[in-house]
Amino acid sequence: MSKKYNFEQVEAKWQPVWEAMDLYAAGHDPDKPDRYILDFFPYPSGSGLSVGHARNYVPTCVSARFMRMQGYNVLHPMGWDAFGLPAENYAITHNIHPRESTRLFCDTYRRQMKLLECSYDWAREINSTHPDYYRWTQWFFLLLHERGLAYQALGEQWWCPGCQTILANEQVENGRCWRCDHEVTKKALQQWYFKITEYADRLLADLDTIDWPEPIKLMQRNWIGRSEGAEVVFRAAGGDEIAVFTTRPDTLFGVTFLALAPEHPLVAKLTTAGRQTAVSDYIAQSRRKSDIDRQATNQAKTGVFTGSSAIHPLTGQPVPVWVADYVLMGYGSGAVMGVPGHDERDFAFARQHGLEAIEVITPDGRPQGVEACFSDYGVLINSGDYSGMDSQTAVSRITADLAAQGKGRQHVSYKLRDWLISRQRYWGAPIPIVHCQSCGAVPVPADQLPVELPDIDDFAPSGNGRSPLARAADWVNTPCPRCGQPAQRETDTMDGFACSSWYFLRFASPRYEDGPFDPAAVARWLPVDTYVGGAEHAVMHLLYARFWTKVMFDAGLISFTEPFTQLRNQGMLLSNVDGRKMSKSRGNVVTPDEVAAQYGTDALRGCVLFLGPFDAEVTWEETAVRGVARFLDRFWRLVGEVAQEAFHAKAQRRKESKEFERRRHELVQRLTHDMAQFRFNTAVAALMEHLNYLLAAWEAGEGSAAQWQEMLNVYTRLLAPIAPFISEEVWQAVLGQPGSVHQQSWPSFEAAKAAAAQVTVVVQVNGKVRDRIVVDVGEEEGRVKQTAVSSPKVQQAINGQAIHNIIIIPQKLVNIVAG
RNA sequence: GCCGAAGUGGCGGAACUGGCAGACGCGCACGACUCAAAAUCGUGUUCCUUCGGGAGUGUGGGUUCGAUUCCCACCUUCGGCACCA
Repeated sequence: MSKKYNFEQVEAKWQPVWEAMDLYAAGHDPDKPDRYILDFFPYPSGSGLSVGHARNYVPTCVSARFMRMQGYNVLHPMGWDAFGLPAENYAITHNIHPRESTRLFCDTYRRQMKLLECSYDWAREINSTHPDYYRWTQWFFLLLHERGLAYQALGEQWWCPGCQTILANEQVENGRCWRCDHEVTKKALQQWYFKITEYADRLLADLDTIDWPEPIKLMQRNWIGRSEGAEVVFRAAGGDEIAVFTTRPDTLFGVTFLALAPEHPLVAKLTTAGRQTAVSDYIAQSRRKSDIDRQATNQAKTGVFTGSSAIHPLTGQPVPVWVADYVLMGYGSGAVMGVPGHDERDFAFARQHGLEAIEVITPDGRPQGVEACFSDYGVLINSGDYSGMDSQTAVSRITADLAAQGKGRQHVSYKLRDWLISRQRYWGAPIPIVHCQSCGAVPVPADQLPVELPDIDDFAPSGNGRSPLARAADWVNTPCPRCGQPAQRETDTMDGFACSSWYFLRFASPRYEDGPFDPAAVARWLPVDTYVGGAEHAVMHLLYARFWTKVMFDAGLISFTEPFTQLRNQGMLLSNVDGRKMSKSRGNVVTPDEVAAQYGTDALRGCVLFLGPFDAEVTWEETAVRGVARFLDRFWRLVGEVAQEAFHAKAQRRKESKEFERRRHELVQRLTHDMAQFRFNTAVAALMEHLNYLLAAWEAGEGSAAQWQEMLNVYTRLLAPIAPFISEEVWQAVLGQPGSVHQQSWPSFEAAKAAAAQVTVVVQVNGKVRDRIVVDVGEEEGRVKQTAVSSPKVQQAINGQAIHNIIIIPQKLVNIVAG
């Protein structure tokens, strides 16, 4: 056996052996519990994987290996979320079909993941762009449609008359097209939506049932944005009812104006003849603002008076009705009651336009004046019969009284909007709908799925706001599935997030043909036990997947309501060059290929684990790989020496050691704990620390031959999930053990045997460490105190002062309070 | 602006429920091996010090026998949301 660890040789030796054994195939032993550990499936880009990706995939691989050794059947699959705009843009600029570029990118990703020896069950690989897959994405569209959860509505999008195309929000600068500087307009398009808002309350409530990082749950809660309040009705002169939503009905007597969103349907009706020009000018002006401008919170609060007023439901006084674009049409009812005294925005608006403010809430019921806005709860004044009430009481009283008079009701509003899924793009799953003159939007029957993407040559935008698919006339024109008359296919494709809203189910039975999944396989593996990915999907993928899961549950397809029982976010890996995320365009990418070529796969794996805590953002450091590589070399050398000596039977002279045994139990205990907790950095540190101990113990002649044999056997198994190659080589070639180390059981420990018989106890005087004493674990407290007090160093520190108290923490510390 | 996370040696980071701050690794210094270098091995490495000690986990307070850990205020960095009535 060679002195130096030769990773190239060892990797080349075991890789094909494992592949031939199908080592990572999901287990099917009926006597073992099942475990599903899943990575967010990636969008394969042309850049390939960086070491940053390794930080995502190596920890889950280690965890999967750990679970296998702990006696679980483990499902750990991988696939590709490959529909999307980048592939389409790449196709346009490189003149290559996205199907082809996607294939190439996936090949690269797969090769690199194999290089990292990620223990995926490759037989279950899926690809969201294959008709076999998106057939079922379309099937789910039909399911949602059938259940009234998919609907069409007119939506507004930015439109550049110069370029004849739809623009993304980010492509509109100061109301002009970023390319041709043409003034943009808005174009109303018929778009498909999924009714996620219908699930808002369940999406909110069920967060309490899942083991996810709190920050992610909080982001979802904020995104859903549930607010309890009241709808209050103001009656306009012509009889029209203006409903406003407020969370503060207690401030109702402070209303001095109403404000409608520019898009509010009543604006035109309420605008008087004399105000016509001013109002339409204002609406045109605010339509031109980009969402970004319109949402800037520090800008002036603009608006115009409609000329109309409405009657206050409680005071009967007229209140002027304004149009203001700080009011959003998409939230509440698109109209607000203006309470300048108690709402910051209304305060700013009133000040700008010379509107009055009435003080109706003060901290203690004594008037303070309305020079500033007071938006906290308090005590009501100037509020008729409600004066003197505290805010909380007034909120429910006023709401109830309004309801009794038919002028309002309790109401809950959400920030969450329905999910717009139409994309005017080629590279996506076609929406399975046929538009028929007489039958309307007709779903394609399930047995006619998939609606396959037609082959076209030109993926560039059409210029008429329609998908490039619209140009594939042969494909577009099709008989109506209902009446057989000539009809046209829907030409929009689905948002890529539709594909990722159910893929975790597909892995349970990836080749199943009679449905999106085999119910038995899903019942066995799902929900996902551990789901791992970046925090950037907190309110997109993770919300959509939860939504679809609940829909499937309601449809009786599955028996669980949450798809991911446990979620963990891995931290980002930043470049050491510029401290930013690695990306090809910044030229700061370090590839796993180059690192593995220089230091080996095991060292690379160990390094990304050791660099920092699993969930913390860390900076790449090549020196860290060297540290891990050295550790592996030292392990190799020690094992070599021990094996050689055993061969020469010299080991018989070594002496048995209790401490040696104890530390073995302690190590197994630490590793077991760290692995289960995703604390891989300290797991690696514990192995390093223990190796340092072993090297010293070997030199000192500590540990009998049998103890060393057992120690190396255990240590190699503990190392196996982290460094699969070196541990396999040691296990089989050096230790001569039968079978793969990766099919062995995880070592066990006894907590009692991991505990030391004697411990060092710190002796403090007034909280400062003055001495350390060694005592037996079971030592009686009085004697420990006595030993502590009698220490010369302690006596010196006490310096003759009276002892007031002695605090003793068993096996840890004695603190003598003197003075 | 609002919400959230985090601030520990020269660096990345340890410290389970309040109990030895700095594990482990990097880097650096010195030594061994070598003609020499690399690699490897060994020793040391928070700062200050009059060598007795003293200070120290972003800053300032507080609770406690005892605080990196708990509480209050503030500063900095990062992430999310951004007129949500």
